[in-house]
Amino acid sequence: MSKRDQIMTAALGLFIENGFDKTPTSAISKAAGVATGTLFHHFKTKEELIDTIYEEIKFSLRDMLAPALAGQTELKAIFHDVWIMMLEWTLENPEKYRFLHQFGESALISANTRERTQEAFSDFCNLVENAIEAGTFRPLPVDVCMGLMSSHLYASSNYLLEHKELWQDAEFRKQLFGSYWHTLATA
Amino acid sequence: MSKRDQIMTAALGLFIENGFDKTPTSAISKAAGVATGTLFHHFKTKEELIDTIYEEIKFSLRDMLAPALAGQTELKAIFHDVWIMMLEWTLENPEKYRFLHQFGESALISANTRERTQEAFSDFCNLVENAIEAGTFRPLPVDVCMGLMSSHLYASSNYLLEHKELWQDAEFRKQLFGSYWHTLATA
Amino acid sequence: MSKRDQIMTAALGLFIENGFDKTPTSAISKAAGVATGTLFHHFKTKEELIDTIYEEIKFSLRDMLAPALAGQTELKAIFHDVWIMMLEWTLENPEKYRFLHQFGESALISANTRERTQEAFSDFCNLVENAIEAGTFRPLPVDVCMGLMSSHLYASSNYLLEHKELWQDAEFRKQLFGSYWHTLATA
Amino acid sequence: MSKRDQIMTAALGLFIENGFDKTPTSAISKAAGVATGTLFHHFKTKEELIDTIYEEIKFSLRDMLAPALAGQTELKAIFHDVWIMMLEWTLENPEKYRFLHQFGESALISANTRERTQEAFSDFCNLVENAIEAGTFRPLPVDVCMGLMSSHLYASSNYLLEHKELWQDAEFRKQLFGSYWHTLATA
DNA sequence: TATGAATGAGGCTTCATTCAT
DNA sequence: GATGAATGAAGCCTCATTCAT
Repeated sequence: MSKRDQIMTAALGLFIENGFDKTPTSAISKAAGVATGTLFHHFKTKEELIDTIYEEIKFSLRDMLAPALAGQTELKAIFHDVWIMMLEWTLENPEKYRFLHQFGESALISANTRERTQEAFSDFCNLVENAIEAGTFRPLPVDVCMGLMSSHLYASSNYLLEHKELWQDAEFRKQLFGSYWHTLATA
Repeated sequence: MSKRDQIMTAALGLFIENGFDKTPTSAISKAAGVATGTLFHHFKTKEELIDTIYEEIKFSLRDMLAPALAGQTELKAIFHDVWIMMLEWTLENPEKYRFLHQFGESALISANTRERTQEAFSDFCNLVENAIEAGTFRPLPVDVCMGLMSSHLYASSNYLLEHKELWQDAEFRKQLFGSYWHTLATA
Repeated sequence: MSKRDQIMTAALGLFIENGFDKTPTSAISKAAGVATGTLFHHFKTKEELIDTIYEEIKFSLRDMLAPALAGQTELKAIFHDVWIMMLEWTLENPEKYRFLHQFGESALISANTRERTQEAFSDFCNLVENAIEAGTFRPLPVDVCMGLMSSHLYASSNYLLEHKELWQDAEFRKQLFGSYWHTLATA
Repeated sequence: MSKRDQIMTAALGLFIENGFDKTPTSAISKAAGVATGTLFHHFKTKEELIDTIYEEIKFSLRDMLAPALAGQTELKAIFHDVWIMMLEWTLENPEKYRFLHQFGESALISANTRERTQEAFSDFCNLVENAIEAGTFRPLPVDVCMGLMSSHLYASSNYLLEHKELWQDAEFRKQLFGSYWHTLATA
């Protein structure tokens, strides 16, 4: 792993554990096993560091979901697949998930970066738009739907991370997806 | 308004705008129109200040909801009332809402305070528990249900704060409550 | 002496001895016998500190010269008086003199401050202007004359500070003033 | 131009614009179009770099003046020639001139280098010494005379660099040299 | 000779908190 | 209770310099 990656990994862990402002850059370099200056050789500022972490996670998420969005035709099947992938990704990358949860809406991520990464999810957004027009989803603004879906995922993820065994429980999964789907679906 | 209240009001505004760590106590005193030392007469530390603000907001929320929880008998009616009250409170107290949203889950609120304020919502929690047992709500753990409800409210609030006029739209409200209700309801 | 003055005095000494950039603020506070923070309580930045020192010296110089400029009528007498006062001030305030010499033209003094202090010497500038128009001084631009006079004073001061005893030598003083005067005078 | 020369040229420009301490070696390498390490192949330290620049300028000045000092016999003619050469050199090499002005007396130039370059002007110094003994110049210490002459040149140069067109004005030149000459001459 | 990633000491400044008035 | 000057620990970042390639 390159020193740059060591820094990003260490920072990710410390940020979610202590928060951005409570994590000195000195602690990051130390945890990464590099010198103070090295951090600033790779990232101009502490803000650029967190921005870069955010960007990388968002893009890796997008890349993971891409096949599911492209492959299927039946709407509910797509949503089910995406839903599964998201929650499994959370269970496998709890730190990255927590990072998005904690910093995704904070002012620490620059507007610029946020915009650039938002585009990455336009495919999914279009899907929702179509579902609304087709009458499959409730007649609500797309933004509301997107918000409701992601907040549902957040709540589910939070719970699952503390009860990982439940993910093996087929009935639990069925009920949880049912809740997810009926939050928006008309039938 | 007492100096103590001036400080709390100023702090609330600055905290949600800049974040806790990016808000110097000096800025709070200045915005409140008091001297640096005065803040520390009323609150031993900066943490005690944010804790106190949190507590006050939480309790005011509880007091507001109490009559609705006590009065009615029909479940869906209670949930509708509570849902309405919560969103109207958000629209009338956007700063307080944002404060809860930003700091409610952060490590800045002491475990102690969080516990004490949690109890305040045990009535509502019991209601949900009964709904599950009665089969009105999906057979999911109570904690999951509570999480899904509050995250639904968060998403709705966020959207409404940027589109206040929609609250007057009866159809929108109906659809949004429908979404809220069917997130958990079995029918 | 107030802590503020202690800081200014200590800074003056260190700045001329080591230069601005080679003088850590920590060294200033230490020499002044105050805490690090105290320096920044009185001066927002290190630059504001040097600016303030510059301003104070310039204004004290102006105040010292004011009577000489106001009192006399005969031109050469005024110039002689001012010349004497300047050199005696230098001998009595060698640190302040060196400060002006070293930082007067440096980029460390803000344009703003430089302007504000320049006005302080407009009286003397007018005197020179009149002398040129009257034919007492060579027909050169005022700015050139001012520059030549002050550079003459600088050279003289530098030498005198290393040979203080010569100031008591009447013949030396006569010759040096002669040089000063004939740099600009036509006769 | 060799990389070594590129570095020296870039450094000269940046030093006079921003000052020595405000010019990172990284900025120099960048402006010179070379890598960080390259600078330190040619100059052991940043100080050695500025020292070398100083030395080169001083020696080029000496070489330029040498013929004028050697050729003539009449004193005033020599001084006039030297005076002309100095100011024309300034007009043609404003950056080098500013460099000498800014760093010539600063502590950045090592005592060693300063001594070595001083010797270069001993010829001129002797000339002044003779003029004093001959009664052509005022009976002042040689050092004072040297100081007055060079400060006169500084003041003149500073002005000329901002009013280059005046150098074509014969009357202006006559008056300015008159001032220069009568600063020291007895008649 | 040339490169540029890596180093780590050190500088400026911020800020929660104290305390004498 | 109220004030605000004073404190000093700690944070972010800069930068001259080294060294493996």
